[in-house]
Amino acid sequence: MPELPEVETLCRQLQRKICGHKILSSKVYDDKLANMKKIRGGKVIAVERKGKTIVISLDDDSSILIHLRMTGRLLWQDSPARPKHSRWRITFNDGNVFLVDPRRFATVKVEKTVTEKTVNDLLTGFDEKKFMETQARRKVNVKILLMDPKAIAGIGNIYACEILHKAGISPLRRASTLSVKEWKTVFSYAKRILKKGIEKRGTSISDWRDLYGCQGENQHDLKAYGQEGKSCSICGGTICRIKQGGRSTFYCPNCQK
DNA sequence: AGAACCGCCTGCTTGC
DNA sequence: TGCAAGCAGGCGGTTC
Repeated sequence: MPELPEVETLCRQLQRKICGHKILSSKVYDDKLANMKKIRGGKVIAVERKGKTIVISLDDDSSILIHLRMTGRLLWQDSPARPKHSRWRITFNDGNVFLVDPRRFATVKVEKTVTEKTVNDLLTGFDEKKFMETQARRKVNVKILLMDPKAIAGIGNIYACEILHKAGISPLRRASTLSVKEWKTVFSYAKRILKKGIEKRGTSISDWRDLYGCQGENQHDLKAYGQEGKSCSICGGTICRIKQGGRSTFYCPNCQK
């Protein structure tokens, strides 16, 4: 599923591919996205990421906001032929961008362009002081907090598991029990792991692909997520799987305290 | 107010 | 082999 590194990968590819190009048409295949029929030929002036949202800014002072949720993908095709599970298409002079999304969770909307960065994005504008004041004392499990987009934008299940594993912190700890030093460790590893995910062009668990249909490489480097029953790369213990908030958490009970 | 839970969806895996 | 049930989960909304 697309998380911060996957969305960043798409944004970089889109920036190169469609920036400066005019939208020629918009075709909606899924009635849930009917509001996108109204798109008219603006020119793309920037493609940026805010958390996990893809922001395509147009020269008419509006922005297209795309959130891929679980199974959404963006696919470039020279041909306008509709791929399986595609829900929406925008056409440029040299090709098309399709929103492909089997489970139809992805959302798209058009809004007036906003310039200020109000998103708590770890890599582009994280307010650590504010986080420590408003989030760090919460009683929810630390893993739930890492996945809360109002607390930190961009971290999903896979990277939350990886970050806590590397930091040696149990996902079951309540956020309020972490020391300042432990938070520093979490932030440090979080940035490092997310940057590595971007370098590897994302984690191709299930059906993630980049704009050109290529897999990422990060799935080969996962140390916790999906590693149930395997030995821990840090201590040799056994990675186990539990449920938190209805989702799978993978961690090593031996070295994550 | 904050924590926990629900609903949206459908392809894939599992079990009989 | 075929079918049904179970599972996957980001995040906004609702309930406790």
